[in-house]
Amino acid sequence: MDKKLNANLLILAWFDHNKRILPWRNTKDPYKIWLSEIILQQTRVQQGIAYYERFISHFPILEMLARADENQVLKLWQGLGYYSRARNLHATAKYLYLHEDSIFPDNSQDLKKLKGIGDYTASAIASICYNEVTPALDGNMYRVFARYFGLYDDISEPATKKKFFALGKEIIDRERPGDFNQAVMDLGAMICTPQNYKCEACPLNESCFALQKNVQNKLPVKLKKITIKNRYLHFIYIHHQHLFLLMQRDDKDVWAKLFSLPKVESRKADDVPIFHRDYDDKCRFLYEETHLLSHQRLHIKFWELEVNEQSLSDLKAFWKAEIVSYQDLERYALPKPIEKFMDLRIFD
DNA sequence: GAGCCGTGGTA
DNA sequence: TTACCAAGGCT
Repeated sequence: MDKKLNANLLILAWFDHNKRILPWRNTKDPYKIWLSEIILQQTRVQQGIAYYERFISHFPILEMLARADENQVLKLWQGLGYYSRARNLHATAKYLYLHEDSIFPDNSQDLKKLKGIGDYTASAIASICYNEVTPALDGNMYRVFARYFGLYDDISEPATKKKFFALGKEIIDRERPGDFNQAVMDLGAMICTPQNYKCEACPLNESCFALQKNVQNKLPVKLKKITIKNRYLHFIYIHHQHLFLLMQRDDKDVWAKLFSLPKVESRKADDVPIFHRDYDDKCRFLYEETHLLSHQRLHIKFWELEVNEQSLSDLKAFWKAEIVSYQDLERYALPKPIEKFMDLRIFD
């Protein structure tokens, strides 16, 4: 039997008996499928489930998400990372509500025009909700195909994406494209994992190139390495009793539009930060930590400055910040290091 | 199109 | 400790 047709049948048969039970698995509601796919971009299922439940609970239908405040959406997204996903999610909800009568496009080509929906997500939604025969090419599909067929193409190359997509189009089940896409993802997440792959339990283990040659750990090939840049950030907790300054971050840096403490950045690790020359001798160093992003290593120092009411007001104007109390934080999305810092502050 | 955008799990 | 990378997309 043709190896590609064989793979299709084996993967689907395996899926029918081994698929994961997930909150978005028993619906074809494009709103719910869309939400789940955005949440799961570059995110593990285990981490995404709680966020999915929370969003559905707050916004059962698209209209409610569309009418929400962006800061509320960001707050619900807090801790999940890649916050542009939340901003695009909200923008797309508003667009569909205001201009498309809350109706999603029913094909991948038009879905791709929406903010936050790229090739993968468009195919996932279209195949699951509308039975469009289009492969959802994600990290799992790259890995399963590369290993099963013995493809050594560098998956960070755009040309490889075209090749794998074309291959996926040949293999995908014509009758059950959505199930096929999800089957490959389950296989990649449960069996054909990057490490500790469980080939003995794999439905493809009688004809897998990587298993036969014992090169599972060589595939897929990914050559590009990301470079990590060091940054030295100083955050200052400027407060009068339990009132303190908080400010929204701009959209040209990490954690865009999230809320944070007044910040100064320095060139080197041991540079003394200059927050405000009238107050710098009163700033007290609290602690430091290293926070890792996908592409930056942030060396963060936290400082404290206790001031009177008038100074707090002056410094609020200086930083263009807001004066808030701890209870107000339920309305503001915070980056993880700031969230941790505020959790420590409450025990003052 | 290469670089950027988070957090957490794992080895 | 470091590196990889997870249901990618945007600029």
